[in-house]
Amino acid sequence: MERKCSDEKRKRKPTGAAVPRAELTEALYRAFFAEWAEKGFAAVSLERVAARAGAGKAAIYRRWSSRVAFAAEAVDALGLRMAMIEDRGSLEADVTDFLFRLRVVLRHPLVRRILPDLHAEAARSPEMRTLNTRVAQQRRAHGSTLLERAMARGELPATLNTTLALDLIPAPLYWRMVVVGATPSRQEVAEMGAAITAGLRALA
Amino acid sequence: MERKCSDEKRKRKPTGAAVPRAELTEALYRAFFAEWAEKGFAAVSLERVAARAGAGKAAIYRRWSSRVAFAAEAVDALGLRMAMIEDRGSLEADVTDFLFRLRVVLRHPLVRRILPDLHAEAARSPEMRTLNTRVAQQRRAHGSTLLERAMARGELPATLNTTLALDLIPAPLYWRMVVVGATPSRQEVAEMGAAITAGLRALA
DNA sequence: ATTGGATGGAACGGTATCGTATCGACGATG
DNA sequence: CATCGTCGATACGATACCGTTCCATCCAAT
Repeated sequence: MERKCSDEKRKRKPTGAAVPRAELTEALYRAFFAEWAEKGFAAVSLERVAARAGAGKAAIYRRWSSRVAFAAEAVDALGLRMAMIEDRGSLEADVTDFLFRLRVVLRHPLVRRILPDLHAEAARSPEMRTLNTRVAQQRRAHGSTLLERAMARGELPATLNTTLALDLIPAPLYWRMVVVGATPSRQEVAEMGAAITAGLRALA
Repeated sequence: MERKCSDEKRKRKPTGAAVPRAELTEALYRAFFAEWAEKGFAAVSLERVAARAGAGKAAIYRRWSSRVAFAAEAVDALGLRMAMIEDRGSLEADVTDFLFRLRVVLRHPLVRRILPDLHAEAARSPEMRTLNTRVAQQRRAHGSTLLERAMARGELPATLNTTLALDLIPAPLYWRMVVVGATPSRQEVAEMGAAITAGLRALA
């Protein structure tokens, strides 16, 4: 969300001014995601993105140096910020609550198309790889607090393999929704939460 | 693996003959996967595929009508046939064995890049969607026999929610390897198998 | 009021891929 | 041995993007 070259220029020449319109930057982000979801990352045309945002191609090249730079800023501008989870009192309740929130995110058609594309692209280019790990770290944070609370409660031992535990929590729902392509009922999500909780306890 | 138009033509004119070379078809499949993994599905150029296979573009257009048709036949020619799993005597042993086999498949760099791309593309076009579900069904078969054996042993109740169970088994390893992008040690896979087994038992 | 910088829009030459058509060569069938 | 379809190769016109450049315009800070 920070502009690039323009800031430096303004520091050097604080006289006359004209700042990149933030709303346009935002519109470009949205158009980029829409194109990404529609055609796939590799097939995103910056010309179409600009047209979709009602802008000229120049507006893009003025802000970012490459497609990857564009994608990077777009992704962490979106942030994917799920609200932090409140304490539900028990590990199973916390896990189930987390799954419900993840279900909301994965129901979004843009997310369902962009996330797997991001993973595939992460295996191709190093830049997308770092971008993917940044998104992953944001995710891990939520799971971590969840586990720490359980350990504080004594529901899980402090010797827990947290890496493995963090895989266990979101994976089944992601598999169901992204890989299989189906949205489970709320009842099924609850059952899933119970099973995952049992798996976590067995990890000790 | 069956040719398309040529068969019909041969039925009409059974005189002189010349059959599409099967080895070339195979080479085209391989080249297609290589390009797919390298550039992403949307960016696959049939020209490069042909060149990579040491063939002319005509050889492709002679066999398939569209890129999707090509992809479809390529995928189920590959088959992704993991050998069926032998009975290891217990549910946990069976699950762990399954995970080890899945780990072998997911270690393959081509698979790691193509699978998520396939899922993303499945959310975009109906043709790729049916292709994805076909691959999924092949997968489900293995998991199903695994569960049935456990139910026969009495380790799992017959009332088990198999759909949920089939999500639970491969998901954590897939998440770790494809989404996170890391390969777990054999020790970790074993722990994962134990946790999943506990989760399955809790699904009753 | 002037000035500087960003804006939308349009054009540029260059490259890549598309899908089709055509060629001579090869080889298996009959 | 004659035939006929596939083979690799090449050329074709048509699109689509690329990344850059120039323009007239508009806005905000001097």
